[in-house]
Amino acid sequence: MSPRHSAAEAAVTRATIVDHGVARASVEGLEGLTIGTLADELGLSKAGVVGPFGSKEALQLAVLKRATEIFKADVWDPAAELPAGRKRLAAVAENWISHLTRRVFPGGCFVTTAATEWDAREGPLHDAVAAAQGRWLATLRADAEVAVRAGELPRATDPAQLAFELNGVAMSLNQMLVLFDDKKAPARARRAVKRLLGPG
Amino acid sequence: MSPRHSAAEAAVTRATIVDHGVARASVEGLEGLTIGTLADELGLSKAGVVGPFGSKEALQLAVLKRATEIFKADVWDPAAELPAGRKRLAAVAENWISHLTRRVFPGGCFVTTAATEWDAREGPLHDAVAAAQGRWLATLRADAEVAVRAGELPRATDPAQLAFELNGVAMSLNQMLVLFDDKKAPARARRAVKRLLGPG
DNA sequence: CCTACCGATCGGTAGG
DNA sequence: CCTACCGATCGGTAGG
Repeated sequence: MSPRHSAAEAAVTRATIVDHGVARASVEGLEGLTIGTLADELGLSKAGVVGPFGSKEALQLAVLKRATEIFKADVWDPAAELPAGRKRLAAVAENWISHLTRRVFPGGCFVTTAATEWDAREGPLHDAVAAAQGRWLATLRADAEVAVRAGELPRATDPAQLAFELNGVAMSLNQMLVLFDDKKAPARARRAVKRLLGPG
Repeated sequence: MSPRHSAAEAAVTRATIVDHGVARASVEGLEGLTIGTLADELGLSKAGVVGPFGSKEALQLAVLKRATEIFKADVWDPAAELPAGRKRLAAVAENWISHLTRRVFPGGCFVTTAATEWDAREGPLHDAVAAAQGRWLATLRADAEVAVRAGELPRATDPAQLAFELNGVAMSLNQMLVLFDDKKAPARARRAVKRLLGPG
């Protein structure tokens, strides 16, 4: 704890640590975060970094949670006011492509990096990453269901299949951008989305 | 070096280390490999593990190379005799889906894990991973080009676009299998491939 | 391929 | 939120 400072100051310190952790972890992975490196870069002691969280794992969970909030604010929230259905799904897909193309996280899609890092392990990090990704896929599926029921997509469309394929387009785009810096990749992603959702 | 043993024995030791490293790195990542853990699990000393390679990085590069050989033998080689074109591309896609579904690497697609781990960093590992993934995408594109020229795919098909989308299907499949153990994912992947390549 | 060892860094804690 | 410290482990080496 930090008895020499107010709760508000402590919250700022905590947020600073988390934000810096998000940027680093998107590049180095959540396991690549180290308390000592964060402390050096932020001009804090190691005790000052780990104190507000209690453990490295709790810090990693806080970093993951913040990253999902940033993603939601950038990709979902601008489209949230639209009525559910095909048009909202298309708007979300475009926001998603834009999010990845702008490299909001320096290391690319945060949840993809975290999911690939933790998918085959057990523990709280695995569970938190799986929950975050599962919620996102369910969100996509829900709008796809509405779109199919409303006749905005072919009746034979399987909403889970559509979410599966949209996710694949985003993952491939992310890899082309981060691994190869491929400038043509956003156009390819848009073309793939158009094939899945139709024009407009 | 190991002056007390023959070159053949040394090669076996080296291969044992690499094979074990492949299995571990598919779960923990290439950076998650540690010389001490490998030594314990193989009943070797740390010097015995690192000696044949000279450094951890050289060991990581050897592990990555071995993983790409296993992938090629499992996914590409069984289809290599077929004439280039749409049918071979479909056979390779089916082998790829089978490869991921059988969990040949316990942590899922090795190159995807390595690419996500190293995509935003610099150095020999980044370069080796990018080269491996680039070769694979070029292989897919080459067969797509032949297929388009032969009229086996619509003339408007962009071969690079097709490789981009096939890659996305495989990445999404890999995530569904490893993160969620989703038994429906292989069928979804096959359906997506059929939409991209046509039936048969 | 082993023993014995090196300096550096890891996550974390006691006490203020 | 800091100093000072803990045992464990990191990659790697000398010498046999």
